[in-house]
Amino acid sequence: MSHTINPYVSVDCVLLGFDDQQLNVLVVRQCSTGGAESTGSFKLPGSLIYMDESLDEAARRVLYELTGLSQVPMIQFRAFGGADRLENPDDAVWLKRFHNLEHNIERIVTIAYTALLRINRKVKLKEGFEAHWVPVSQLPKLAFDHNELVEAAVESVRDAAMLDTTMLFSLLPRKFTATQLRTVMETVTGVGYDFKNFHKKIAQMPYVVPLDEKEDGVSHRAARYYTFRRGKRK
Amino acid sequence: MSHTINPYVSVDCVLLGFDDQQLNVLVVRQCSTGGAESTGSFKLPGSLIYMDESLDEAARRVLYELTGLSQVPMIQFRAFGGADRLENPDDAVWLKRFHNLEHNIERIVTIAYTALLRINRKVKLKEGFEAHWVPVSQLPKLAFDHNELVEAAVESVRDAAMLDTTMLFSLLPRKFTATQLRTVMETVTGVGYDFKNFHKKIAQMPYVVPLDEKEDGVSHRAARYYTFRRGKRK
DNA sequence: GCAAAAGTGTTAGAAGTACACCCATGA
DNA sequence: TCATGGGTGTACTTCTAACACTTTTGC
Repeated sequence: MSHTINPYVSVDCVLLGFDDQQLNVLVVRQCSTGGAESTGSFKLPGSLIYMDESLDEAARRVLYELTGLSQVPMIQFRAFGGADRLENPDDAVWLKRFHNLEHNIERIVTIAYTALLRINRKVKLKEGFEAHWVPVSQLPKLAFDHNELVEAAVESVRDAAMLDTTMLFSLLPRKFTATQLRTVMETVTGVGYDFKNFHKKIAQMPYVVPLDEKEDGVSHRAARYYTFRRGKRK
Repeated sequence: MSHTINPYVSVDCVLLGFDDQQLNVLVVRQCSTGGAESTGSFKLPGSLIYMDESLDEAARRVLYELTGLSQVPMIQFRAFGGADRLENPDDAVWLKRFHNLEHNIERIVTIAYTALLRINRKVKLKEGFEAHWVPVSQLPKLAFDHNELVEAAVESVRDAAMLDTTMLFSLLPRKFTATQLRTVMETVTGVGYDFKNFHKKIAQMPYVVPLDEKEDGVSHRAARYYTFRRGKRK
């Protein structure tokens, strides 16, 4: 990498997934040089930007380098620029080491992105990194102001989903049941849908198409699978 | 001002107003040193940030220094960080002069804010600046990527207004008629309301209270005035 | 009186809510 | 056959949409 680093601006990614129960965030921790033990606090995946890349490119790079995923739409939702974001000395030290910088960094503005992923997606993690899906309701204290970022990301996704629910399908597997869809919507938007009327709702969504397949191996009536077909008149 | 300037990050403000017909943006142009003639292209009001202020503080500072207004809520809606934002040499030169910098700037990420103002508000403009309200539909080519910022701001306000219309009242005078309110809503959100059903809608908004006052000096039946009372249940 | 915009009431249809019952499956 | 969650139909309520006529005011 011969890119020049911009020591004032970073991007951070709030990667959200859904485990059939609740929203989860992907947090990472750099393994110690030895390789066995991980140290330090968890963080959101992120990076300083290069001088010759756009913010969107930097966000895509972070996602790609960490997970190998490249075609995921990422949404920039807010910039965080408090003058005190590096007040914890550990965080400043980490930044300097991670990017092999010569000078101390006194101030960083970060541009926060979010992306919605299928949690069971096979992701090949960057070497030397420990990554976990953690329920947003049980987040430990993260580095920098990253807890605040997660909170803002969830809120932003919620607002966006109110205007257009179609983005939520990227949280679900390709085949999903009505209940799974309902749970996702309720969890993200916070509004409760009547279980019994939900099928009518689905029937009115041209982009949700019923399959002939059904669940298997459940100890009750098998649920029908649906799938999401984009372009079927939004 | 003994503040140190951060030469990589700026804020820009898309100040929107409504003139009973359409949305307008406040654009500025620095007067030439002589004072009489203005030169160069129009820009959005903005500034590099100081090392010891937050992004929100910088945005408030820009608004205050330009207009003297201080209690206006400003909403950060997007960061713009293309690597080519300074490709026009004039823009780079302007930046350097405006901030009395010694070195050339190669790259700037800007955090864009928007605020909704009453257009007829008395604003005392910063000296040495020429400022105009220009309809968003008739914007000239602005410096940097500022045309893009305006477009994104309008879209962002539109989305926000879909979820919560109360923000739109800051575009209206303290006393307004039903038609004025309807025009604002229709212009910003793009949805058309039936003129005849609109009064029912208003009656259901607890925060819109009818006054006993009416229009004066119009050559048709005088319209009733309403006012906005925040806190009357959302 | 005329033009121009404000204001009001009714009704049909669509969308949303509540609820009671039947169905399929594994244990 | 029982427990568990999936699925459907129907009646009721609430929201939305379409529409025509009367009122006030300046000229």
